Amino acid sequence: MPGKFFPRNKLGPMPFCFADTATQNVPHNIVVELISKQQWLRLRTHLETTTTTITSPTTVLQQLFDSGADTELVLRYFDWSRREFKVKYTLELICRLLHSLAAAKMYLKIRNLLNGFVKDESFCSVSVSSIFRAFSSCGGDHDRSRIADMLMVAYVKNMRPHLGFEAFKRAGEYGLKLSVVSCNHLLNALVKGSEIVGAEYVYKEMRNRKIELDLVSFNIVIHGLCKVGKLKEASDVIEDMKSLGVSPDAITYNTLIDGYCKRGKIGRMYRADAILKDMVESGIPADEFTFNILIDGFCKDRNVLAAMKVFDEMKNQGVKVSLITYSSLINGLCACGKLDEAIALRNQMITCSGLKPDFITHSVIIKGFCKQKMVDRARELFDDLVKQGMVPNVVMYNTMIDAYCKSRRTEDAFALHDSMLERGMLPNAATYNSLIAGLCSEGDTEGAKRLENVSKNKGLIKADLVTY
DNA sequence: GTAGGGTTAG
Repeated sequence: MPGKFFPRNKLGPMPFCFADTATQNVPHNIVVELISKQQWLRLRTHLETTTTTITSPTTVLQQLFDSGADTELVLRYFDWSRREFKVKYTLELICRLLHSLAAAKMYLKIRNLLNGFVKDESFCSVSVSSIFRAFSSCGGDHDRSRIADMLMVAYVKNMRPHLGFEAFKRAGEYGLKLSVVSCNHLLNALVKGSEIVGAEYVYKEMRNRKIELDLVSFNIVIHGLCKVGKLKEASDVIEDMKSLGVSPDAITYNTLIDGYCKRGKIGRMYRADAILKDMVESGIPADEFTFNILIDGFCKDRNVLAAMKVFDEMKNQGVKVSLITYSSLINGLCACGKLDEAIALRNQMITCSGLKPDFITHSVIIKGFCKQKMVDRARELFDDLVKQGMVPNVVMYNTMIDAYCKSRRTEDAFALHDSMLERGMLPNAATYNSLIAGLCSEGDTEGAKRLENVSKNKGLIKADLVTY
C-alpha cells in the first residue's frame, strides 16, 4: 500500500506509521499515537476516500480539510504533525484551522493554539498585517472578530504588547469588533509598560469603535494618566465615566488619590484629601488601600504627624493594618531621621499586630541607619536579615558599602564587596563609585584610579557619574 | 478573562 497509513498493532491506543517513505517527504517509520481507535479509523477513512498518495504533512492537512474531517481530528493531526515533523504550516492553513475551530466554537483550543504561536519567535516575526490579511480571506465576520480578539490577548499575555497594539489597530481597519475585556488587557499592558500615549489612543479608539468601556477600562486609563502626572485629565475621565453611566468605585478613587500623592505639585495632599471627601460622600468608604496610600503620601510629604493621624483613624475604623502600612510609616520616620521611633514602631508592629518585618521593612531601616551614619546598627540588621534567610540585593549592598565608605571604613566596604561576589551578585556602577570615592577620601588616589579602570573595563562608568 | 497600596544606592 504505497503512500498509505496503516495500523501497526491493535492494542492500546492505536498507533500507526507512515509507510513507503522513500518517495515521500515524511520521515521513516514515525509512530503516531492516536488517542483512540475510533479516531484512527475516522482518519483512515477520510484518507482512503480522498487520496492515493501522501506527499507531505501539509498535503495531509489539506486533504483532511477538503474531506470535511471533523475539527477535533484535524486539530489532533495538526498538533501531532507539528510536534513530530516540526512542520511549519502556512499562514493560510493555520487560518483555515482557526476558522474551523471557531465554527465549532472550540474557543479554548483557539486560545491555546494562539498562545503557542505567539511564544514562537518565528511566528512573531510575521507582520501582524499579513496575519490579518490571511484571516480576512475566510470565515464570517463574527468568527474573525473572535479570533482577532484572542490573537490580540495572546500577544499581550505573552509579553508582546506592541504586537497586541498592532492587532488592535488592524482589527479596526478590518472592521472587526473586539471585546472590552480584551481591550482592557491591552490597555493594562500599555499602562504597565508606561506607554501612556498608546493607552490613550486605545481608549479614544474604543470610544470611536463603540466598544462599551466598563469600570475596569476607566480605572486602567485613570491609572495610566496618573502615572505620567496627567492628574487633571485623570479627574476628567472620572467625570466622563459618570456621564456614561459608569460609577467610580474604590479603585477609581484610590488610583486618583495615589496619583495626587505621588505626582501632584504643591498642595497635593490637600487635593488628595479633597478627593477622599468626594469618595466618602459618594458612599464609598475608605478602604485598606486608601489609608495606605494616604499614609505613604503624607510620609513622602515629610508630614509624619499627619500620617500618624491617618494611621490612628485607620485603626479606629477597624480597617486592616498591614505590613505595607507599617513599612510606609517606618519609612517616613526613617526619612526624618527619627530612627528610635521607627524601631519602636517596628517592635510595636511585631508585638501588637503579629506582623513579621519583610525584606522591604528591613531595607527601609537599614537605609535609615546608613543615612544617619549609624553604620554598625545598619550592619546588625543586615546580618539579621541574612540570618533569617533573606538575601540582600545589589541595592542593599550598595547602601551598606556607601555608608562604610562615607564613614571612612573602606576596608569594611571592600569586605562587603567581596561577599557580594561570593554570593554571585555583580557590583554595578554605584558600587564602584562609592568605593572609588571612599578610596579618594582616604587619600588613596592610586587605588581609586585602579578601581576606576576596573569599572571602566566593565563598561560601568558614565562620564557624568564620575565622583571625583 | 481584565483594574488600585510599602523599599531603589552614588
